[in-house]
Amino acid sequence: MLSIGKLGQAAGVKVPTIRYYEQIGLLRPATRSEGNQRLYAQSTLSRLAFIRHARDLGFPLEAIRDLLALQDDPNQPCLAADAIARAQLQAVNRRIAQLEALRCELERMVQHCAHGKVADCRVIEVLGNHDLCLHPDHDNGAGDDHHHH
Amino acid sequence: MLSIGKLGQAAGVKVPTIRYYEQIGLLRPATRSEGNQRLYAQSTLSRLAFIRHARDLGFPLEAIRDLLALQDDPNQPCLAADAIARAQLQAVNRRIAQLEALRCELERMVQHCAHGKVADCRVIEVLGNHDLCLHPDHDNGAGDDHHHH
DNA sequence: CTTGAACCTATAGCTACTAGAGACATTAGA
DNA sequence: TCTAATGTCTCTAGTAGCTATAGGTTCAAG
Repeated sequence: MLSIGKLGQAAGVKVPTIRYYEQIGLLRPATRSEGNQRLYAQSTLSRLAFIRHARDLGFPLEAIRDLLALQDDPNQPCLAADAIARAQLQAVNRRIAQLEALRCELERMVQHCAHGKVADCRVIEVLGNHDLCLHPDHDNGAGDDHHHH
Repeated sequence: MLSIGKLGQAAGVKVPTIRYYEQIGLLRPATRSEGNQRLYAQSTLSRLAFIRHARDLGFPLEAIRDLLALQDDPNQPCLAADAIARAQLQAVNRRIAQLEALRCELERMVQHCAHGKVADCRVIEVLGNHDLCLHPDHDNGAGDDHHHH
């Protein structure tokens, strides 16, 4: 049996994050010691590593919830897992395309900056006048990313 | 003088977002009509369009706050604006690199899926066993992106 | 047995908005 | 001019995925 701290260390997940996962039902409530502290079996470690890995790959928690349910039911066909992974791949591809457009615009901006006064600054100018953009319909897109660390 | 709705339409920003920007001090409090409704001058439209454009390019609001301050003081040297834009460019580049590693891993995952049972699913397997990854140190990285839309 | 680290709960904060409730203002049409 | 529809007002709470803090308890080493 592992304490929450050992579990977190082994899985590369912070302690409050583990408690958070329990709170939102991604991990089942842990058994407790006599003194009310959480105790985990090895099986929880693999489950948590699974979550951690999926998070690293950018899967949202709701998708992970579905993947875990599939994992718990190994006789199901794996179409659903496949679909979730494909959706994530598409989201990543979309995000990359958007960011590449942004990179292009930002590069133009900083390359043309003459390092003079703000009044003549290309950065400020471009931000103020969208028409100066190469692709006037660029857009940072739907925020399908997550935050961590 | 523009109502908040017209202003939002003209700048491509939703009405509650404009009120939010006022609340956090990114826009100065608007003058009010007799009936307490916000009224905006044309100058606010360009300011809001500036914010919108910078947001589309992924600048965080705090960076935009600094850029606006620079814009209001056109005799300053533009080093600071340049630095903000370069930082944003670097953040975008970092993010692209991370996402490309993710894309690679996700593609491998879905390509090797045999579409059988979950028990044999490559997607589930890879998520559960990090060692199957091409670059075992891949990571979705610091969440420096924002959400909108 | 004591000390310090790790643990507990509960709450608030982070980014950048978005959604909703319930009340007031404005405006276009009859 | 009246009315109905739309727009606006404030305030609060919710979104994702944690992170941080406060104030208290338990555990393990010495």
